[in-house]
Amino acid sequence: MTVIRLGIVYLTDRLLFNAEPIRTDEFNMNWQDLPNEACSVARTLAVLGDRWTLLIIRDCFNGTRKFDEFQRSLGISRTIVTNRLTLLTKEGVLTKQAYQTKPDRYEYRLTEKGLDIYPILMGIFRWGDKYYAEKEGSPALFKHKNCKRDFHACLVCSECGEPLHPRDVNARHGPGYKTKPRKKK
Amino acid sequence: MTVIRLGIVYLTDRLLFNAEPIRTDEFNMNWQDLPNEACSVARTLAVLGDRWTLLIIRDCFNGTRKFDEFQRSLGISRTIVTNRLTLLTKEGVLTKQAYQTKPDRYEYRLTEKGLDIYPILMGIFRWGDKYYAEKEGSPALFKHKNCKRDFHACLVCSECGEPLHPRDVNARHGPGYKTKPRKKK
DNA sequence: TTATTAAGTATTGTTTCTGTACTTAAGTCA
DNA sequence: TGACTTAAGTACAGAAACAATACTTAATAA
Repeated sequence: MTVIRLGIVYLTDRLLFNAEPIRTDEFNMNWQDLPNEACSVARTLAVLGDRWTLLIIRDCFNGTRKFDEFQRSLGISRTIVTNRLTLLTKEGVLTKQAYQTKPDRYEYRLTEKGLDIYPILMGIFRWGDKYYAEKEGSPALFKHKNCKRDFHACLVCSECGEPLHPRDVNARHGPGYKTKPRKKK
Repeated sequence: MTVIRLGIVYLTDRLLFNAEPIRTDEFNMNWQDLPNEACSVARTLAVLGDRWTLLIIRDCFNGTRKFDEFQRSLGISRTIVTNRLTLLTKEGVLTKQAYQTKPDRYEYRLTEKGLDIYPILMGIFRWGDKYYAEKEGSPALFKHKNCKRDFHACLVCSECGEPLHPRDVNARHGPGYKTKPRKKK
């Protein structure tokens, strides 16, 4: 059974704390191989695509910074909070900074890379709002400081500014495209 | 130990096939309580927020329709493919339609609700592209049929059309806001 | 002296995910 | 006729991740 160490990233739990080579000699894939996929969606989901990470990031945008605040806000296991904050820090989405000493206490803040997750989060909010809101209406409203109006997120073409519909888009391979490093049986 | 049946949804694996009341008498939360959160992000992630669902939906946008195509494309366990397709069909994101009989064969297609996931997916693609692309460039390029140019996804204010930055947004509770149904210890 | 706060670590049990094999029903090849 | 292939799953054992609870450490407050 050959064992090959793949590309870049060791991501969470098992791999986060005990980085081991990934076996590549079987056909099936598990999600820890995702960063090796030649797809930006797959690579992003390798970092953000679990049940809690995006909720932690949502809390960050709401001003949450401390370990216990995250744990209380989400009500999840402290182990998961530790793992996710560690991973997001490693990935450069959050920074961990001491805000006091004796005893040392740390806070977690979004980096620029973290702030760039905003469109994803607003897209998720918009979809949930449209399909899962209470009949009373949205649980949250957003006002744009610039135009002083309530808005919702809107996806447009960066070139012509028109709203984007999936039917109006042609996708093709780009320069970074590689055929999938598919494992042989 | 009191047991209370909560709100709406039974989502995956255990709850998908064997819907049981959710215990609400403990402090900690697990992700199956997410649909009861008064947050559109949490509710969306209860459906889409696992390691594989958004990749299945990505494949749908690429034209994948059949069970075996999903399984081969992602290289994941057939069990997961079954569970995710079943869940997405239940949630109205996909439809399951027979494309032949004797023997019966089905295909899965995006509904309108499914097509509305496009902004989320493009947001995810954009972020991965910015931070995890090969040095050669993006693995995929998108052309807007309307303006005939390569573009990337851009998030703007629905009211004034300006690009949105997190610092320019004020959030507040909306009419559907409820205090969290926090469990008591 | 005891309790509290913050930021974790440790441990155990439950749930989910992974890998492999099997099933069913029809069509195709030799 | 029998073996092989395709499509769409199901079954089940073992591995990984998650959940619940308790514990640790260092300082302050009552």
